[in-house]
Amino acid sequence: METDTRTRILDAAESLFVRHGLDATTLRMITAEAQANLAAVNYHFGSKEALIEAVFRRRLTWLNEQRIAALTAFEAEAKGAPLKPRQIVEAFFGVAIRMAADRNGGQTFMRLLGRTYTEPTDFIRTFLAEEYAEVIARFKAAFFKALPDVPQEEFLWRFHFMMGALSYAISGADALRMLGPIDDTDPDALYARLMSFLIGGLRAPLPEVLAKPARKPRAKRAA
Amino acid sequence: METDTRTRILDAAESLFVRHGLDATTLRMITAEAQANLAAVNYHFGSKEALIEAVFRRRLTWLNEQRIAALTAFEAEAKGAPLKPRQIVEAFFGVAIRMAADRNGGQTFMRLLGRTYTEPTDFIRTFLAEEYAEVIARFKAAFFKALPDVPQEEFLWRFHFMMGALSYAISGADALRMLGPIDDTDPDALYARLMSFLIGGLRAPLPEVLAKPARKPRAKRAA
DNA sequence: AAAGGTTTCAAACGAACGTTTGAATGCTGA
DNA sequence: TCAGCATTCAAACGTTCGTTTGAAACCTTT
Repeated sequence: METDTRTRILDAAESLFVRHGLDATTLRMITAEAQANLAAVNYHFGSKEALIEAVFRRRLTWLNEQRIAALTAFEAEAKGAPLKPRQIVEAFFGVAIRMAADRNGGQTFMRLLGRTYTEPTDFIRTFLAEEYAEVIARFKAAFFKALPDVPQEEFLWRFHFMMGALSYAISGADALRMLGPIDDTDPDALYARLMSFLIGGLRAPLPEVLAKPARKPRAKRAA
Repeated sequence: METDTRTRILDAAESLFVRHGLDATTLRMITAEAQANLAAVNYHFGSKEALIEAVFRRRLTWLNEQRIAALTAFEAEAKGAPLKPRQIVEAFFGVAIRMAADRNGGQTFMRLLGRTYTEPTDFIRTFLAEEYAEVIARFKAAFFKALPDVPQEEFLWRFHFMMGALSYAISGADALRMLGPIDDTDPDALYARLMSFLIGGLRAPLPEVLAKPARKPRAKRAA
C-alpha cells in the first residue's frame, strides 16, 4: 500500500463527507473506500466524531496559518499604516480560494468546509469557533483599522455576507449548475470574479437605516 | 388540539430540521414534538423523504410565486423597458428577506432553506431544481435584459455569489455569532444591509480576466 | 529466533433508525 | 343508531449504525 491506513482513512472520509454529508457517510463506506478494516477508524481515531475533527483540523489549521501569515506580511509592508481593504480581503478570501484550487486535496476539503459553516451540529460549531478564534480576531482588528469610517457592526455583517459568497463560490458548484451550464474549472477566473464581487460589496455605500425610523422604513409594494 | 396532526407534524419537522439538520432529526423527535404517534408520519406522508419534500413545498412554492409576482409587477410598470438591477434584486432577494423576517413560520423555514441549497443529498437537489426552474428562467431573462453589457457567464457567477450572501444572511446567524456579539433581530436593518451589499457586488467593475493570459494572471505573493 | 508492541481482522454487540402491522378509536353521513 | 371510512395507537419488524472484542498477523528490536 502506498500510504498508511490513517491517511487513507482521512482522505476517504474527506471525499465521502463532501459527496454525502457528515451524517450520511458511514464508517463502513469510509473503510471500504480506504481499503481498511471497519475497526480501523476507532483504533486510529477513537470515534466518528474524533475522525471528523481530524479531517477538518488537518487542513483548517494550515489554512488559517496561511491567512495570518499573509496578513502579517501585508502589515509588515505597510509599516503601521492601515492596509488597503483589498489587501485584507486578499489575505483572508484569496488564500481560501487558492487552497480551493489546489488539486491535492485542498479542493475537496474546501467544498466540505464551505457547507460546514452553517452546520447545526453542536460539537462542530464549538470546534470551528475554536479553530477560527485567532484568525477572526486578527482580521477584525485589521479591517477596523482600514475602514475607520464604517461602523463595526456594519462591517461584521458585510464580512458575514462575504463568507457566504465565498462558501457558495467554493462549495456551491452543484447549486450553481441549477442556474444553467457554466464553467467552474478555471480557478484564476473564479478568483478574479469573487474578489471583484467581494470588494464591490464591501465598499458599497452604507444603508441609511443606522437610526430606526417610525415603523417600516421602506415598505416597498414589491410583493 | 388546535391544529390538525398533519400541520403539527410539518411545523415540528420544520423547526427540528433547522435545529439539527435533516438526517439528525428522527421521526421520533418529530412526532414527540408534534404530540402525535410515531406512525402518523408514514400515515400522512408515506415516508420521511416525502415529509421533507412536503416541508419544503409548503413554503417554497409560495415564495417563488411571490418572487415572480414581484418581478411581473415591475415589468408591467416598466412597459417593456429593461428594469433597473435594483428592482430585480429586490424582487428576488428582497422577497426572501421579507419572508425570513416573518415570525409566522417563514423565519424558521428560510433558515432551513438557506442551508439546504448546498445539501449534497440527491433527491433534495433534484427536488429543488424542479421547484426553482421557472423562477430562475424568469430572473435570468430579466437580468440579461437589464445588464446587456455584462457577459452572461459573469452575471451567473454574481447571482451565485448573491445567493451565498443571502443564505448566510438568513441562516448563518449562528456562524455570525462566531464573529462577535451582534444584533440580528432587526429585519429592516438586515434588509437594508443585504440589499446594499448585493447591489455593490452586482455593480462591481468586471474583472480583467475575460481572456486568459499566459499562466498565472495575477500570482500575488500573498501567502 | 524469540519477545513485545503495534496494527489488522472477522465477528458480534446493543442501540436507534424508518417502516409496517392490526387492532382500537373517532368521526361522518344515511 | 349504526355502518363505513379516517385516524390514532402500541408494539414489533428488519436494517443499519457506531462501537467493542479477542484473536491473528505484522513488524521491530534484541
